[in-house]
Amino acid sequence: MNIGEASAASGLPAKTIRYYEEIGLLRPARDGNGYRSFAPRDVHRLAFLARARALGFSIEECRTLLALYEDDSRASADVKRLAERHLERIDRRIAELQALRATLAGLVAGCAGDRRPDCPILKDLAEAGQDVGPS
Amino acid sequence: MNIGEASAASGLPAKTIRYYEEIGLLRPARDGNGYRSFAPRDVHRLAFLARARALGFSIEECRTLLALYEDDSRASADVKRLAERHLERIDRRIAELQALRATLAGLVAGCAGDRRPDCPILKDLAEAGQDVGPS
DNA sequence: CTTGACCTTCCAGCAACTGGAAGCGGCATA
DNA sequence: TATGCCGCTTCCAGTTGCTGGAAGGTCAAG
Repeated sequence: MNIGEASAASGLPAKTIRYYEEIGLLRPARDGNGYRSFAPRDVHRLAFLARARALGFSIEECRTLLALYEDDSRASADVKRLAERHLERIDRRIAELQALRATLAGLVAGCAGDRRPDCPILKDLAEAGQDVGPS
Repeated sequence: MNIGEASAASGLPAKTIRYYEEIGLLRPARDGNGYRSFAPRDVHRLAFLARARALGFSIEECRTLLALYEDDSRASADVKRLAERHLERIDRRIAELQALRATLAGLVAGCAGDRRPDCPILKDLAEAGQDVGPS
């Protein structure tokens, strides 16, 4: 199975697959012509990575998850801990974005949006003394 | 006013201020010794930028906002349009994160988190056929 | 005169790819 | 056999918005 097929099967762009190899997330064999040759196991790894990335895990977390996945003597507690920390990050990020959203929505609501120059949005940007919370 | 004072006054790291100058967001004068010399107007610009960045506007959007701010004949509609587009981006991002959060929370809840290897989180990563929505 | 806190420039690196150039491999067609 | 085209290869550069660090100049205090 060459990279094009592996790409179609995993949903990852060929460029991304080459990048993942470069950073050591997988090591596909090579054919005589130098083409990468993906075994089912490699494609499975790629699909695993695609899914973990889609859930927002970082590359390094994906590396750890993959190692845990392939370690039959893993403890599910290790996986859970990783996922919980990620969940907390997501929650913090959502809270930050909701705070931004609230501030911004208030400013937008107050802006006439016409041809005159008066604009509470610019006024706020220019004059606000405090920030909108941790970023 | 040198860069250290401008940094303290605006809340932006000196490194960031130098970077903003490099990409043309401001052009502080120079003293005879080569040190940057920040006029009140420059510090004001920096504070404006800090606030706009904290609200999540991109550097290019900040450049536009700054130009609008300093253009007395601006139309508030232009500012509002920019802010509304940003608001939509934030909303999309929040929705994405909430979808992730829901999926991940479900997986975490199902994981025993003990010393045994069985783990629904890894199982999902390995087997899920569909993704979690647009990213 | 030295110390230490500033300041300067420039180069490298972060995350996680993405785009593009230059050049093979392999198959079909003229 | 020549030609075309697609897919594969590597390598380099760029993205966003900084951040760290090296090497060195400046300035006020002791």
